[in-house]
Amino acid sequence: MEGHPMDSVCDCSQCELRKAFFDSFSDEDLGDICRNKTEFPFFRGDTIFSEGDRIRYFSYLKSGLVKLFKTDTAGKDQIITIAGPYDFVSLLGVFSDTHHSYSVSVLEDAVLCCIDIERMREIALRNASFSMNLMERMGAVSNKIIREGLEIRKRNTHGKVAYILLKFCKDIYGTCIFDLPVSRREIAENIGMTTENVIRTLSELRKEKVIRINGKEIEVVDPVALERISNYG
Amino acid sequence: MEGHPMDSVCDCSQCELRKAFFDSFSDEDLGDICRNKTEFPFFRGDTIFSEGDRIRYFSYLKSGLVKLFKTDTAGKDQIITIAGPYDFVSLLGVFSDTHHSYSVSVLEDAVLCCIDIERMREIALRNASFSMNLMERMGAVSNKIIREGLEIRKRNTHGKVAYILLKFCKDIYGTCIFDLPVSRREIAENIGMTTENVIRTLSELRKEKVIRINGKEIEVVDPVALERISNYG
DNA sequence: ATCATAATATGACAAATGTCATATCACCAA
DNA sequence: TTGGTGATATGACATTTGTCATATTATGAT
Repeated sequence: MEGHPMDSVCDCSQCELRKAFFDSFSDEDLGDICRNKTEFPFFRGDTIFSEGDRIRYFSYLKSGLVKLFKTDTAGKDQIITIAGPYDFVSLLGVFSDTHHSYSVSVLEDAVLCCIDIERMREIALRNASFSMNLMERMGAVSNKIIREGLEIRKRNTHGKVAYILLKFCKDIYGTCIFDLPVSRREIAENIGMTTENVIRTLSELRKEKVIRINGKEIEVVDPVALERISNYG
Repeated sequence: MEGHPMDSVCDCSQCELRKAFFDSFSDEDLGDICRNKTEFPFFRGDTIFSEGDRIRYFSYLKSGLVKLFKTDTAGKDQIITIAGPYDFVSLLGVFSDTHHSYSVSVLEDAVLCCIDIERMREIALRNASFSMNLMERMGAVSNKIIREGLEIRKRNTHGKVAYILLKFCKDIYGTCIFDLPVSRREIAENIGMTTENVIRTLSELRKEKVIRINGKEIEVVDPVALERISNYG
């Protein structure tokens, strides 16, 4: 963990994520968490933690965009998923594992809310409804990753690229024009194809006038066609 | 749910799975669960539940082998994972979703231990350590599915087939000779390739004397070579 | 500014994979 | 038994995808 605590941290009672995560908290527990949490700002390119690091915090993303990834013995990265606000950075192993099984680094400047893992465990162990709440929320994140993996697995290269472009449009930015937060190589690492074929497929989509490309800027000109390509290759 | 309750059900205090799942139970809760669980026997080919069915039970596999899968609009199946004893059949959505998002059917005769979902929720809501225990156990199953998906995604066809054969060897049967519980088509549905290429790859592995094939029976003659193919294509 | 490095882009080619056709075999139901 | 259906198997071929080479552009460090 490289960041430094922020000077101004939010009052948890106002936290927009409170309802999502901590609705089942008593005022006592909320105060306890609030006094003992730390908000860390991170910047594009920062590593939040690396595969193999000891797990110290339970953490979730308040803002920004990160990638979760694994690095193989040959040094090649494989991106598990790209996560945004409301997503946990701590996945399900957080209470059972002692060390992280994946790395997280920052794609867009981010603020991470971190709670000491032991304190979190204590609270979860005496507040069953919070524990259930947590299980549901973390389950949703895990299920999203599983579903995404299945969607990617069943598509050919065109479908894969279309699928991830639509994810940026619909899930991440909510608009048809956006700056890609990742390189073509990272897209390749995410969907399991080569960098060259990602570039080639993007070029083809451009030639077919489905998208417009200007460096990192992508505009989805024909979302219907892109959906069709995503669904039928 | 098509099965019929079994005549003889195990006394939960003796359940070999008790330690794994219900270690945090008080005797009271254990008795409660024990009286209210139902064990269902299922047979090869049975459907345990289908995508879209209402979730009625929290359930886990005591014995046997099942496949979890989704069916797309064209009627094509995609296998999420093959699960054995100690695996949950209920994945993480079980407490937050109302309907199943995948189907489960039986590959090898199985016994399912089912607990009414509402009763399970009640107990989890008043027993935080059970709730945590459950989160850890379900998290482990989800993580396994995610990991498996990543391993499959990064391999070419030879690597994929080698990977799944090694899964049968090491994880499922613990022996180098086994009867495949699935068809070539189901392998294809699991690892995202065509049936023909699964058959072809198996034939090639046979010609290279890495495996021996006799119908459904597979013998891994050269596990080291198979590992190499799994890791390096 | 300048250099080095990485990212983007494209072509040519090889290799892998999917599609289609066909054949045999196993198995189940009538 | 017979007939039908699905599973396994293989070849031929087309298409897709990966690999390698090369060029240009962007980016960051000094």
